[in-house]
Amino acid sequence: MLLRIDPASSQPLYDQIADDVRRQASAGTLRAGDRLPPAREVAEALDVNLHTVLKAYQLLRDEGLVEMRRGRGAVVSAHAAALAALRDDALALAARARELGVGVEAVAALVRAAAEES
Amino acid sequence: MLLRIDPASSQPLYDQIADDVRRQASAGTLRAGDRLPPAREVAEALDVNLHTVLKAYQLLRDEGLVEMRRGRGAVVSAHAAALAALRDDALALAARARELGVGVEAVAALVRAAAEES
DNA sequence: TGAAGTGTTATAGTTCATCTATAACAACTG
DNA sequence: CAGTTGTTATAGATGAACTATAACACTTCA
Repeated sequence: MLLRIDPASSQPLYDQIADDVRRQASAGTLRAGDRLPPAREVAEALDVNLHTVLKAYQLLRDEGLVEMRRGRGAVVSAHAAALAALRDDALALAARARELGVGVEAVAALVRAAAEES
Repeated sequence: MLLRIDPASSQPLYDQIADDVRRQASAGTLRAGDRLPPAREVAEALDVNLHTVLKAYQLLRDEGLVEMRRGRGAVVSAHAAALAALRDDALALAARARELGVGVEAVAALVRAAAEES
């Protein structure tokens, strides 16, 4: 499993890692039952601290995307299917936003606002 | 014009202010030609520093939603219509996410990822 | 023309999230 | 039992966010 981060980004590293996992879950690259690589392994591969990776994993656990246990690791839950179900709509919205010249930040903010509104 | 922020939120204050303006533009409450309240006024109303408000305004300027000039203030640009055009799609996506039990953070991240993918 | 209102820039300091480093601990696997 | 993994604890460094104050430049309007 390949994870990428951009150390120069203003987005926190743990958010970038969590985003990457969400992305792969929505794309179907990661499915229920799949195991995330051990945090220590990811930390070394990305040249990042263990805690940074664990914080990302814990975010994903808090939102139900993965289940974690000592000794066993982090396993993708059935919740991944829900993300996959949203993929097409998210892509459509993003494409429409691009046509209209609306930037990433703005459209993400729009969805955040819509989520709180509904 | 009413702006709201949550000082306890982990989201930066300037992001909250910018989000609020984007929200009102997408809802049609703010339209092209409308003027944002003076930054000093907003700062006092929200009990926040002038610079914090200006940073929000400058974010909005960078994405083309408002135009700013000394002495004149910040005026909403024609770009507001683009946000309004996305509103229904954003609401639909948010509603669908809610049905599926997908949290705000996750769906926003999904859209971010989709925007970079397309 | 001058006064008031506005964004812009500059400087400096405080606070807190982020990230790192190290270590020990607890649960699971084989 | 030994190895793997997440969990917890402690401590420190760095930088973004926020504040405070002040001066500056452009616009508007009386």
